[in-house]
Amino acid sequence: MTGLRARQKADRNRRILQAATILFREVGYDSARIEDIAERAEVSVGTFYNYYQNKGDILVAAVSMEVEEVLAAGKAIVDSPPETVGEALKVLIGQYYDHSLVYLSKEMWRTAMAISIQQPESPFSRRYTELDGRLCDQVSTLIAKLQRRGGVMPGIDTAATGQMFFNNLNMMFIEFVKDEAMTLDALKDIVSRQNRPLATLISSPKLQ
Amino acid sequence: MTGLRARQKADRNRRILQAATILFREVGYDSARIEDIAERAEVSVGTFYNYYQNKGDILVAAVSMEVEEVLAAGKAIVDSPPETVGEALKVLIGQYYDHSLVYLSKEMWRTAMAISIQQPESPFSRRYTELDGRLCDQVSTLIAKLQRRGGVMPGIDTAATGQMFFNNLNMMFIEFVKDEAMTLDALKDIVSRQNRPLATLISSPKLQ
DNA sequence: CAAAAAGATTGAATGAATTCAATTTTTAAG
DNA sequence: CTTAAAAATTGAATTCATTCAATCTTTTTG
Repeated sequence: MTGLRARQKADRNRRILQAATILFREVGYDSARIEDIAERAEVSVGTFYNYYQNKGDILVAAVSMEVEEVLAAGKAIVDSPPETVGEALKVLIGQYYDHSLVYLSKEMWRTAMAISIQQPESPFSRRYTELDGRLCDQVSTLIAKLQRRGGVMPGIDTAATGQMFFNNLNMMFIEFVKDEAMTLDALKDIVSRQNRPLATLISSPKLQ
Repeated sequence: MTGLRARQKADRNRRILQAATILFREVGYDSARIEDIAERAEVSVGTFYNYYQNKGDILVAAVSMEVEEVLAAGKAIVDSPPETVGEALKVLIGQYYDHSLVYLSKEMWRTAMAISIQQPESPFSRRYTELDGRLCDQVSTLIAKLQRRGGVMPGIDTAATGQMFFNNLNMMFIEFVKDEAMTLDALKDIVSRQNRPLATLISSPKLQ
């Protein structure tokens, strides 16, 4: 049975993370103050820094939790993918994109992505980068699985093509969150078109 | 002949931008203070804000100048590209990457890229994003030119494939500047491998 | 040429992230 | 059960980006 201190620590962490996530969503990252987060979590400002390296770190922590959910949802698709490369990518990427704005705003995404680039060594930036890598692996795994099923030509470097698909969808997601006016449907259309040449060319002829 | 005020304005701008660029390179973005930049440029702190929206804006301005040079260098390659897709991409992308660290550190790059994502509406973030678009166009133009010369199969969507190549090289550049240990050669090797499937598949058979 | 208008400069004040020394609380040891 | 050690909390102080009202300089107008 864990001690009192460990239970209190876990509870404070949960309260701080939840208070921050709610406040970031309500008023935006820039307007949310550490003092406000601390007050809502019923801790002192100094305590906040005992749990998170800085303000950006906690945003990236919140976003990382979201990415874990995206990964879980993606795994179900990779386990039972549609037959064709184009359709499989469309479903997986659609799932990634649909899930992204359920709990987080565009502003939260772009700030978290910016912080993970600017402060790559902070604790949750490392976590976020690791999750990004796992998302990338998931796309490569999808292509590899389709290749084993005969949907992708033998000899195709599935890691390389998976990385191409993933880097493109990630780059386009960055463009999406930078542009408040861009819709999810517009994003999906653009990415669908971008993916088509490679998706078509790596597909086995018999399945086209 | 421009007035005294216009000449003074241009001169101050140049001094401020140069002071900032030198200081960012010498001590790093975080350690460089607005007060220090202003002092070196022989202006007041308030004057700094008359020229740049904020601290991040001037870093992105400095980096944008660098991207303009990268574009100019790339144009020469697009005007007279190597014959094969793989070789042409290798030369163009190599030029982009080689040029990037001549005047700017990895820290400057990742901070500028982060700021352009986090504050997409600030003046020089808009400029930077526009230049990014032109770099992307340059890669698509290269593929289109090779297609006209018979090096790329007809019917291939050169805009889509150009965007795929560009988004991948950009995403991998972000990974590169996030990792202080990664070398330029390692980066080029990774990107070369990632590009190979698509580069090979879009190539006309006669030129392989 | 003088006065008014426009543009720009200035640097102290403001605000908020972050730090840190003092204090409190919990856990471990005797 | 008491004391020492370890861990954590606290909130005022510090730091620096940014703002803004006062002032200065240049340009325009009469």
